[in-house]
Amino acid sequence: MLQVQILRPATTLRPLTTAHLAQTMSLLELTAVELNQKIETELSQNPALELREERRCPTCHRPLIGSQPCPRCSTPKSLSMEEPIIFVSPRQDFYVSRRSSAEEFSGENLTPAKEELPTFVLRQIAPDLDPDDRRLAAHLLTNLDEDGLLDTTPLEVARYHHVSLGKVEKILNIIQRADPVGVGSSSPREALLVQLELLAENFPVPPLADEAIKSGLELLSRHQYTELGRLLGISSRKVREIARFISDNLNPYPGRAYWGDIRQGTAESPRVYNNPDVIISLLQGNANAPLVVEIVSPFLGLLQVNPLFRQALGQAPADKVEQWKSDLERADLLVKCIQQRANTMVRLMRRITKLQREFILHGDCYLRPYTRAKLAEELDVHESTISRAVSSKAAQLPNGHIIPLSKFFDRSLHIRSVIKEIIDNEKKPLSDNEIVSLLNEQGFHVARRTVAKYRSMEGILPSHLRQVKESPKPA
DNA sequence: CTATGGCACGGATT
DNA sequence: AATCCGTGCCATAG
Repeated sequence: MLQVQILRPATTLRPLTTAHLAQTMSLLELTAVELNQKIETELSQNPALELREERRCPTCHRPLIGSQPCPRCSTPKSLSMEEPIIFVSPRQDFYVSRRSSAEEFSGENLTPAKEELPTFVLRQIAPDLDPDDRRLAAHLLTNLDEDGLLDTTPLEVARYHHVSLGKVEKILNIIQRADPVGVGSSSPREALLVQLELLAENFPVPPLADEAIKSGLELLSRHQYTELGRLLGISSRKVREIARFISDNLNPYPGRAYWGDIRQGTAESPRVYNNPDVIISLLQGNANAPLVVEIVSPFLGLLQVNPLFRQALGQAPADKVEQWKSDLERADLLVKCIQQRANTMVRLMRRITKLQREFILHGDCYLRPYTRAKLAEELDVHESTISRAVSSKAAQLPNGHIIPLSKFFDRSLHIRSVIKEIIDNEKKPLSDNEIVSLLNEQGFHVARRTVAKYRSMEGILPSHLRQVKESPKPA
Protein backbone atom coordinates (compact mmCIF):
# COMPACT_ATOMS: atom_id res chain seq x y z
CA MET A 1 0.00 0.00 0.00
CA LEU A 2 1.09 3.47 -0.75
CA GLN A 3 1.17 4.94 2.68
CA VAL A 4 3.31 2.12 3.97
CA GLN A 5 6.01 3.17 1.58
CA ILE A 6 5.59 6.78 2.42
CA LEU A 7 5.47 6.51 6.17
CA ARG A 8 7.68 4.58 8.45
CA PRO A 9 6.27 1.34 9.82
CA ALA A 10 3.77 2.02 12.55
CA THR A 11 5.83 0.36 15.24
CA THR A 12 8.44 3.05 15.17
CA LEU A 13 5.72 5.64 15.57
CA ARG A 14 4.29 4.45 18.84
CA PRO A 15 4.37 7.18 21.43
CA LEU A 16 7.27 6.33 23.69
CA THR A 17 7.11 9.13 26.16
CA THR A 18 4.37 11.21 27.67
CA ALA A 19 5.82 14.21 25.88
CA HIS A 20 5.50 12.38 22.62
CA LEU A 21 1.92 11.49 23.39
CA ALA A 22 1.00 14.99 24.42
CA GLN A 23 2.44 16.56 21.33
CA THR A 24 0.90 14.00 19.03
CA MET A 25 -2.48 14.83 20.49
CA SER A 26 -2.06 18.55 20.20
CA LEU A 27 -0.85 18.28 16.62
CA LEU A 28 -3.80 16.15 15.74
CA GLU A 29 -6.12 18.97 16.68
CA LEU A 30 -4.51 21.38 14.27
CA THR A 31 -5.73 22.00 10.78
CA ALA A 32 -3.29 21.81 7.92
CA VAL A 33 -2.95 25.57 7.88
CA GLU A 34 -2.27 25.78 11.58
CA LEU A 35 0.26 23.00 11.39
CA ASN A 36 1.91 24.85 8.57
CA GLN A 37 2.21 27.96 10.71
CA LYS A 38 3.50 26.02 13.66
CA ILE A 39 6.19 24.33 11.62
CA GLU A 40 7.25 27.59 10.09
CA THR A 41 7.76 29.27 13.43
CA GLU A 42 9.52 26.19 14.74
CA LEU A 43 11.79 26.21 11.72
CA SER A 44 12.75 29.79 12.29
CA GLN A 45 13.45 29.26 15.99
CA ASN A 46 15.06 25.88 16.10
CA PRO A 47 18.44 25.51 14.36
CA ALA A 48 18.27 21.74 14.61
CA LEU A 49 15.45 21.63 12.07
CA GLU A 50 15.97 21.92 8.38
CA LEU A 51 14.07 21.40 5.18
CA ARG A 52 15.09 18.82 2.69
CA GLU A 53 15.24 19.98 -0.87
CA GLU A 54 11.85 19.93 -2.45
CA ARG A 55 10.93 17.93 -5.48
CA ARG A 56 7.69 18.52 -7.27
CA CYS A 57 5.61 16.39 -9.53
CA PRO A 58 6.09 17.70 -13.08
CA THR A 59 2.44 17.06 -13.91
CA CYS A 60 0.42 18.26 -10.94
CA HIS A 61 3.09 20.34 -9.24
CA ARG A 62 2.55 18.74 -5.85
CA PRO A 63 5.61 18.47 -3.63
CA LEU A 64 6.84 14.89 -3.48
CA ILE A 65 8.20 12.88 -0.61
CA GLY A 66 11.71 11.51 -1.04
CA SER A 67 12.14 9.72 -4.32
CA GLN A 68 8.58 8.40 -4.43
CA PRO A 69 6.71 8.90 -7.68
CA CYS A 70 3.69 11.15 -7.46
CA PRO A 71 0.98 8.98 -5.94
CA ARG A 72 -1.69 10.81 -7.78
CA CYS A 73 -0.29 11.00 -11.26
CA SER A 74 1.43 7.63 -11.47
CA THR A 75 -1.36 5.14 -12.01
CA PRO A 76 -1.48 2.69 -9.15
CA LYS A 77 -1.25 -0.98 -9.98
CA SER A 78 -4.31 -2.41 -8.36
CA LEU A 79 -7.54 -0.64 -9.09
CA SER A 80 -10.21 -1.78 -6.70
CA MET A 81 -13.24 0.44 -6.67
CA GLU A 82 -13.82 -0.20 -3.01
CA GLU A 83 -10.37 0.67 -1.87
CA PRO A 84 -9.70 4.40 -1.96
CA ILE A 85 -6.32 5.64 -3.05
CA ILE A 86 -4.97 7.49 -0.07
CA PHE A 87 -1.87 9.56 0.00
CA VAL A 88 -0.35 12.32 2.03
CA SER A 89 0.59 15.48 0.30
CA PRO A 90 3.18 17.72 1.92
CA ARG A 91 1.93 20.77 0.11
CA GLN A 92 2.15 24.02 1.94
CA ASP A 93 0.69 26.43 -0.56
CA PHE A 94 -2.33 27.70 1.27
CA TYR A 95 -4.46 30.67 0.55
CA VAL A 96 -3.43 32.48 3.64
CA SER A 97 -3.16 36.18 3.88
CA ARG A 98 -0.25 36.78 6.21
CA ARG A 99 -1.44 40.21 7.09
CA SER A 100 -2.42 40.32 10.71
CA SER A 101 -6.00 41.38 10.96
CA ALA A 102 -5.37 43.17 14.23
CA GLU A 103 -2.83 45.49 12.64
CA GLU A 104 -5.13 46.16 9.78
CA PHE A 105 -7.53 48.36 11.59
CA SER A 106 -6.63 48.64 15.21
CA GLY A 107 -5.78 52.29 14.70
CA GLU A 108 -9.34 53.18 13.92
CA ASN A 109 -11.07 51.50 16.81
CA LEU A 110 -13.11 49.73 14.23
CA THR A 111 -12.06 46.28 15.28
CA PRO A 112 -14.94 44.04 14.36
CA ALA A 113 -16.64 42.90 17.50
CA LYS A 114 -18.27 39.86 16.04
CA GLU A 115 -15.99 36.89 15.99
CA GLU A 116 -14.76 35.61 12.74
CA LEU A 117 -16.76 36.48 9.71
CA PRO A 118 -15.98 40.20 9.52
CA THR A 119 -12.25 39.77 9.94
CA PHE A 120 -12.22 36.91 7.56
CA VAL A 121 -13.89 38.90 4.85
CA LEU A 122 -11.93 42.03 5.50
CA ARG A 123 -8.67 40.16 5.22
CA GLN A 124 -9.66 39.00 1.77
CA ILE A 125 -10.62 42.35 0.41
CA ALA A 126 -8.23 44.66 2.23
CA PRO A 127 -5.52 44.48 -0.44
CA ASP A 128 -7.97 45.83 -3.02
CA LEU A 129 -8.99 48.86 -1.01
CA ASP A 130 -7.57 52.23 -0.11
CA PRO A 131 -7.15 52.89 3.60
CA ASP A 132 -10.20 55.15 3.52
CA ASP A 133 -12.29 52.51 1.88
CA ARG A 134 -11.15 50.00 4.45
CA ARG A 135 -12.83 52.00 7.17
CA LEU A 136 -16.05 51.89 5.24
CA ALA A 137 -15.67 48.18 4.64
CA ALA A 138 -14.95 47.58 8.30
CA HIS A 139 -18.03 49.56 9.24
CA LEU A 140 -20.19 47.56 6.88
CA LEU A 141 -18.75 44.28 8.09
CA THR A 142 -19.39 45.04 11.73
CA ASN A 143 -23.05 45.37 10.90
CA LEU A 144 -23.57 41.84 9.66
CA ASP A 145 -26.12 39.72 11.40
CA GLU A 146 -25.47 36.07 12.11
CA ASP A 147 -26.79 35.06 8.73
CA GLY A 148 -24.18 37.18 7.04
CA LEU A 149 -26.72 39.74 5.89
CA LEU A 150 -26.36 43.45 6.28
CA ASP A 151 -28.13 44.91 9.28
CA THR A 152 -27.97 48.51 8.12
CA THR A 153 -28.47 50.29 4.85
CA PRO A 154 -25.78 51.60 2.51
CA LEU A 155 -27.45 55.00 2.73
CA GLU A 156 -27.01 55.14 6.47
CA VAL A 157 -23.36 54.22 6.22
CA ALA A 158 -22.83 56.80 3.49
CA ARG A 159 -24.37 59.53 5.66
CA TYR A 160 -22.37 58.50 8.68
CA HIS A 161 -19.08 58.73 6.83
CA HIS A 162 -20.12 61.67 4.63
CA VAL A 163 -19.36 59.86 1.41
CA SER A 164 -21.45 59.22 -1.63
CA LEU A 165 -23.89 56.38 -1.74
CA GLY A 166 -22.22 55.12 -4.89
CA LYS A 167 -18.96 54.70 -3.10
CA VAL A 168 -20.51 52.61 -0.36
CA GLU A 169 -22.28 50.50 -2.88
CA LYS A 170 -19.08 49.94 -4.78
CA ILE A 171 -17.40 48.64 -1.66
CA LEU A 172 -20.40 46.57 -0.75
CA ASN A 173 -20.18 44.99 -4.14
CA ILE A 174 -16.60 43.95 -3.48
CA ILE A 175 -17.62 42.50 -0.12
CA GLN A 176 -20.42 40.51 -1.64
CA ARG A 177 -18.10 38.84 -4.07
CA ALA A 178 -15.72 37.73 -1.36
CA ASP A 179 -16.02 34.38 0.35
CA PRO A 180 -18.68 33.46 1.49
CA VAL A 181 -20.21 34.83 -1.65
CA GLY A 182 -23.17 37.07 -1.03
CA VAL A 183 -22.10 38.16 2.42
CA GLY A 184 -23.20 41.70 3.16
CA SER A 185 -26.30 41.56 1.04
CA SER A 186 -29.32 43.24 2.50
CA SER A 187 -31.70 40.38 1.81
CA PRO A 188 -31.64 36.70 0.97
CA ARG A 189 -32.83 37.62 -2.49
CA GLU A 190 -29.88 39.86 -3.11
CA ALA A 191 -27.47 37.27 -1.75
CA LEU A 192 -28.83 34.66 -4.12
CA LEU A 193 -28.51 37.00 -7.07
CA VAL A 194 -24.90 37.81 -6.31
CA GLN A 195 -24.06 34.15 -5.98
CA LEU A 196 -25.83 33.36 -9.20
CA GLU A 197 -24.00 36.09 -11.04
CA LEU A 198 -20.62 34.91 -9.84
CA LEU A 199 -21.44 31.32 -10.59
CA ALA A 200 -22.52 32.18 -14.10
CA GLU A 201 -19.02 33.36 -14.89
CA ASN A 202 -17.70 29.82 -14.68
CA PHE A 203 -20.64 27.49 -14.94
CA PRO A 204 -23.67 27.16 -17.13
CA VAL A 205 -26.71 28.19 -15.11
CA PRO A 206 -30.31 27.50 -16.08
CA PRO A 207 -31.91 30.32 -18.04
CA LEU A 208 -34.35 32.51 -16.12
CA ALA A 209 -32.88 31.45 -12.80
CA ASP A 210 -32.23 35.09 -12.05
CA GLU A 211 -35.79 36.02 -13.01
CA ALA A 212 -37.10 33.31 -10.75
CA ILE A 213 -35.21 34.77 -7.83
CA LYS A 214 -35.99 38.38 -8.67
CA SER A 215 -39.71 38.04 -9.03
CA GLY A 216 -40.60 34.63 -7.74
CA LEU A 217 -38.64 33.99 -4.61
CA GLU A 218 -41.72 33.73 -2.44
CA LEU A 219 -43.30 31.23 -4.79
CA LEU A 220 -40.03 29.37 -4.95
CA SER A 221 -39.76 29.00 -1.21
CA ARG A 222 -43.29 27.67 -1.00
CA HIS A 223 -42.68 25.18 -3.79
CA GLN A 224 -45.43 26.75 -5.86
CA TYR A 225 -43.79 25.66 -9.06
CA THR A 226 -46.86 25.74 -11.26
CA GLU A 227 -47.60 29.33 -10.30
CA LEU A 228 -44.02 30.31 -10.89
CA GLY A 229 -43.97 28.59 -14.24
CA ARG A 230 -46.97 30.63 -15.28
CA LEU A 231 -45.30 33.82 -14.10
CA LEU A 232 -42.14 33.13 -16.07
CA GLY A 233 -43.90 31.59 -19.01
CA ILE A 234 -42.12 28.26 -18.83
CA SER A 235 -43.10 24.74 -17.93
CA SER A 236 -43.21 23.71 -14.32
CA ARG A 237 -40.65 21.07 -15.16
CA LYS A 238 -38.16 23.78 -16.03
CA VAL A 239 -39.08 25.55 -12.84
CA ARG A 240 -38.27 22.45 -10.90
CA GLU A 241 -34.89 22.31 -12.55
CA ILE A 242 -34.26 25.88 -11.56
CA ALA A 243 -35.41 25.26 -8.02
CA ARG A 244 -33.17 22.24 -7.80
CA PHE A 245 -30.23 24.20 -9.12
CA ILE A 246 -30.79 27.01 -6.67
CA SER A 247 -31.07 24.82 -3.63
CA ASP A 248 -28.03 22.83 -4.68
CA ASN A 249 -25.75 25.70 -5.46
CA LEU A 250 -26.94 28.84 -3.76
CA ASN A 251 -27.45 29.84 -0.18
CA PRO A 252 -29.79 32.63 0.87
CA TYR A 253 -27.96 33.08 4.18
CA PRO A 254 -24.26 33.37 3.38
CA GLY A 255 -23.25 33.40 7.03
CA ARG A 256 -25.27 30.39 8.04
CA ALA A 257 -23.89 27.53 5.96
CA TYR A 258 -20.66 29.17 6.72
CA TRP A 259 -19.49 26.84 9.37
CA GLY A 260 -17.07 29.29 10.80
CA ASP A 261 -18.82 29.24 14.14
CA ILE A 262 -17.86 25.61 14.53
CA ARG A 263 -14.22 26.41 14.67
CA GLN A 264 -13.71 29.34 16.95
CA GLY A 265 -10.43 30.98 16.24
CA THR A 266 -8.43 33.09 18.60
CA ALA A 267 -6.92 36.47 18.04
CA GLU A 268 -3.42 35.02 17.65
CA SER A 269 -4.34 32.34 15.17
CA PRO A 270 -7.21 33.44 13.01
CA ARG A 271 -8.78 30.45 11.36
CA VAL A 272 -8.87 30.18 7.65
CA TYR A 273 -11.82 28.46 6.17
CA ASN A 274 -11.19 27.80 2.57
CA ASN A 275 -8.28 25.45 2.98
CA PRO A 276 -9.42 21.86 3.31
CA ASP A 277 -7.34 19.38 5.28
CA VAL A 278 -8.46 16.53 3.11
CA ILE A 279 -9.21 16.66 -0.59
CA ILE A 280 -11.31 13.90 -2.04
CA SER A 281 -11.52 13.59 -5.79
CA LEU A 282 -12.32 11.06 -8.44
CA LEU A 283 -9.70 9.31 -10.48
CA GLN A 284 -10.02 10.77 -13.95
CA GLY A 285 -13.37 12.18 -12.96
CA ASN A 286 -14.84 8.73 -13.24
CA ALA A 287 -17.58 7.99 -10.74
CA ASN A 288 -16.89 4.27 -10.90
CA ALA A 289 -13.21 4.64 -10.18
CA PRO A 290 -11.71 4.56 -6.73
CA LEU A 291 -11.75 7.73 -4.70
CA VAL A 292 -8.55 9.67 -4.49
CA VAL A 293 -7.98 10.98 -1.03
CA GLU A 294 -5.31 13.56 -0.54
CA ILE A 295 -4.42 14.35 3.02
CA VAL A 296 -2.78 17.70 3.35
CA SER A 297 0.08 17.59 5.78
CA PRO A 298 2.46 20.45 5.28
CA PHE A 299 6.16 19.69 5.07
CA LEU A 300 5.69 15.99 5.72
CA GLY A 301 8.81 14.21 4.55
CA LEU A 302 10.53 17.51 3.86
CA LEU A 303 11.20 18.40 7.45
CA GLN A 304 14.15 16.68 9.08
CA VAL A 305 16.64 17.02 11.84
CA ASN A 306 19.81 18.57 10.54
CA PRO A 307 22.42 15.80 10.68
CA LEU A 308 25.24 18.34 10.89
CA PHE A 309 23.62 19.83 13.95
CA ARG A 310 23.52 16.45 15.57
CA GLN A 311 27.22 15.93 14.89
CA ALA A 312 28.09 19.37 16.10
CA LEU A 313 26.53 18.65 19.45
CA GLY A 314 29.75 17.03 20.65
CA GLN A 315 31.69 20.24 20.05
CA ALA A 316 29.13 22.55 21.50
CA PRO A 317 30.41 25.36 23.67
CA ALA A 318 29.91 24.47 27.31
CA ASP A 319 27.35 27.17 27.96
CA LYS A 320 25.27 26.18 24.94
CA VAL A 321 25.25 22.44 25.32
CA GLU A 322 21.99 22.32 27.26
CA GLN A 323 20.26 24.59 24.77
CA TRP A 324 21.42 22.58 21.80
CA LYS A 325 20.41 19.36 23.38
CA SER A 326 16.90 20.54 23.96
CA ASP A 327 16.68 21.98 20.45
CA LEU A 328 17.66 18.64 19.09
CA GLU A 329 15.13 16.83 21.22
CA ARG A 330 12.37 19.19 20.25
CA ALA A 331 13.18 18.81 16.58
CA ASP A 332 13.24 15.06 16.83
CA LEU A 333 9.94 15.01 18.62
CA LEU A 334 8.27 17.34 16.18
CA VAL A 335 9.30 15.32 13.17
CA LYS A 336 8.08 12.12 14.74
CA CYS A 337 4.81 13.59 15.87
CA ILE A 338 4.04 15.04 12.48
CA GLN A 339 4.45 11.60 11.00
CA GLN A 340 2.26 10.16 13.66
CA ARG A 341 -0.38 12.74 12.91
CA ALA A 342 -0.29 11.96 9.22
CA ASN A 343 -0.47 8.28 9.96
CA THR A 344 -3.55 8.71 12.10
CA MET A 345 -5.22 10.87 9.50
CA VAL A 346 -4.55 8.28 6.82
CA ARG A 347 -6.07 5.47 8.85
CA LEU A 348 -9.02 7.65 9.77
CA MET A 349 -9.76 8.77 6.25
CA ARG A 350 -9.29 5.33 4.75
CA ARG A 351 -12.02 4.02 7.01
CA ILE A 352 -14.33 6.96 6.50
CA THR A 353 -14.01 7.15 2.73
CA LYS A 354 -14.48 3.44 2.33
CA LEU A 355 -17.57 3.48 4.46
CA GLN A 356 -19.13 6.68 3.20
CA ARG A 357 -18.27 6.40 -0.47
CA GLU A 358 -21.90 6.75 -1.47
CA PHE A 359 -22.31 9.85 0.64
CA ILE A 360 -19.21 11.44 -0.83
CA LEU A 361 -20.41 10.78 -4.35
CA HIS A 362 -24.13 11.26 -4.10
CA GLY A 363 -24.87 13.52 -1.21
CA ASP A 364 -26.63 13.74 2.09
CA CYS A 365 -29.18 10.98 1.58
CA TYR A 366 -26.47 8.38 1.53
CA LEU A 367 -24.70 9.23 4.74
CA ARG A 368 -24.54 6.19 6.95
CA PRO A 369 -25.09 6.77 10.64
CA TYR A 370 -21.78 6.46 12.34
CA THR A 371 -20.24 7.62 15.57
CA ARG A 372 -16.75 8.58 16.53
CA ALA A 373 -16.86 5.93 19.24
CA LYS A 374 -17.47 3.16 16.73
CA LEU A 375 -14.66 4.36 14.51
CA ALA A 376 -12.33 4.58 17.48
CA GLU A 377 -13.07 0.99 18.35
CA GLU A 378 -12.37 -0.20 14.82
CA LEU A 379 -9.10 1.65 14.59
CA ASP A 380 -8.19 0.68 18.12
CA VAL A 381 -7.48 4.18 19.28
CA HIS A 382 -8.97 6.24 22.05
CA GLU A 383 -12.20 8.08 21.35
CA SER A 384 -10.63 11.38 22.14
CA THR A 385 -8.05 10.75 19.42
CA ILE A 386 -10.81 10.61 16.85
CA SER A 387 -12.56 13.60 18.33
CA ARG A 388 -9.44 15.69 18.12
CA ALA A 389 -8.66 14.58 14.60
CA VAL A 390 -12.15 15.29 13.38
CA SER A 391 -13.02 18.51 15.12
CA SER A 392 -12.19 21.68 13.26
CA LYS A 393 -10.99 20.00 10.11
CA ALA A 394 -12.47 20.27 6.66
CA ALA A 395 -12.73 18.00 3.68
CA GLN A 396 -13.28 18.95 0.09
CA LEU A 397 -15.60 16.61 -1.78
CA PRO A 398 -15.40 15.76 -5.48
CA ASN A 399 -18.24 18.21 -6.15
CA GLY A 400 -16.12 21.01 -4.76
CA HIS A 401 -18.03 21.55 -1.55
CA ILE A 402 -15.99 21.96 1.56
CA ILE A 403 -17.56 20.36 4.59
CA PRO A 404 -16.41 19.92 8.17
CA LEU A 405 -15.21 16.41 8.84
CA SER A 406 -17.71 16.22 11.66
CA LYS A 407 -20.45 16.02 9.06
CA PHE A 408 -19.44 12.41 8.52
CA PHE A 409 -20.75 11.76 12.01
CA ASP A 410 -24.00 13.67 11.81
CA ARG A 411 -26.58 11.36 13.26
CA SER A 412 -29.61 13.15 11.95
CA LEU A 413 -28.52 14.09 8.44
CA HIS A 414 -29.82 10.91 6.91
CA ILE A 415 -33.32 11.24 8.30
CA ARG A 416 -33.35 14.94 7.54
CA SER A 417 -32.73 14.28 3.88
CA VAL A 418 -35.43 11.61 3.81
CA ILE A 419 -37.87 14.12 5.25
CA LYS A 420 -36.86 16.61 2.63
CA GLU A 421 -37.47 14.02 -0.03
CA ILE A 422 -40.91 13.18 1.33
CA ILE A 423 -41.94 16.80 1.35
CA ASP A 424 -40.53 17.38 -2.11
CA ASN A 425 -42.60 14.54 -3.48
CA GLU A 426 -45.78 15.09 -1.50
CA LYS A 427 -49.00 15.55 -3.42
CA LYS A 428 -50.60 17.65 -0.75
CA PRO A 429 -48.96 19.32 2.22
CA LEU A 430 -48.38 16.64 4.83
CA SER A 431 -48.61 17.47 8.49
CA ASP A 432 -45.73 16.50 10.71
CA ASN A 433 -47.77 13.63 12.12
CA GLU A 434 -48.40 12.21 8.68
CA ILE A 435 -44.71 12.43 7.92
CA VAL A 436 -44.02 10.47 11.08
CA SER A 437 -46.17 7.57 9.95
CA LEU A 438 -44.54 7.63 6.51
CA LEU A 439 -41.15 7.49 8.15
CA ASN A 440 -42.28 4.61 10.34
CA GLU A 441 -43.20 2.67 7.24
CA GLN A 442 -39.66 3.15 5.98
CA GLY A 443 -38.28 1.99 9.28
CA PHE A 444 -37.38 5.30 10.87
CA HIS A 445 -38.68 5.76 14.35
CA VAL A 446 -38.80 9.40 15.27
CA ALA A 447 -41.20 11.50 17.27
CA ARG A 448 -43.49 14.06 15.74
CA ARG A 449 -41.64 16.79 17.58
CA THR A 450 -38.41 15.72 15.98
CA VAL A 451 -39.82 15.89 12.49
CA ALA A 452 -40.93 19.42 13.20
CA LYS A 453 -37.43 20.31 14.32
CA TYR A 454 -35.73 18.80 11.29
CA ARG A 455 -38.23 20.45 9.02
CA SER A 456 -37.44 23.87 10.37
CA MET A 457 -33.73 23.09 10.27
CA GLU A 458 -34.10 22.56 6.56
CA GLY A 459 -36.00 25.80 6.25
CA ILE A 460 -39.21 24.09 5.16
CA LEU A 461 -42.41 25.86 6.04
CA PRO A 462 -45.13 24.18 8.14
CA SER A 463 -47.73 22.26 6.18
CA HIS A 464 -50.47 24.87 6.28
CA LEU A 465 -48.17 27.35 4.59
CA ARG A 466 -47.03 25.01 1.88
CA GLN A 467 -48.86 24.79 -1.38
CA VAL A 468 -50.45 21.94 -3.24
CA LYS A 469 -48.08 20.48 -5.77
CA GLU A 470 -49.05 19.96 -9.37
CA SER A 471 -49.91 16.39 -10.22
CA PRO A 472 -46.97 14.36 -11.48
CA LYS A 473 -46.42 14.69 -15.18
CA PRO A 474 -47.09 11.74 -17.42
CA ALA A 475 -44.02 11.16 -19.55
C1' DC B 1 -59.77 20.44 17.95
C1' DT B 2 -55.38 20.02 15.32
C1' DA B 3 -50.85 21.47 14.14
C1' DT B 4 -46.81 23.73 15.56
C1' DG B 5 -43.17 25.97 18.16
C1' DG B 6 -40.89 26.97 22.90
C1' DC B 7 -38.90 25.22 26.98
C1' DA B 8 -36.70 21.96 29.42
C1' DC B 9 -35.25 17.35 30.82
C1' DG B 10 -32.54 13.01 30.47
C1' DG B 11 -29.75 10.15 28.00
C1' DA B 12 -26.23 9.63 24.63
C1' DT B 13 -21.98 11.39 22.69
C1' DT B 14 -17.64 13.62 22.79
C1' DA C 1 -17.35 16.69 32.82
C1' DA C 2 -19.43 19.23 29.17
C1' DT C 3 -22.17 19.24 25.28
C1' DC C 4 -25.51 17.79 22.00
C1' DC C 5 -29.79 15.83 20.66
C1' DG C 6 -34.33 13.64 20.75
C1' DT C 7 -38.47 13.96 22.99
C1' DG C 8 -42.45 15.11 26.07
C1' DC C 9 -45.38 18.64 27.83
C1' DC C 10 -47.73 22.81 27.29
C1' DA C 11 -49.21 27.17 25.31
C1' DT C 12 -50.76 29.28 21.28
C1' DA C 13 -52.34 29.98 16.53
C1' DG C 14 -55.37 28.64 12.97
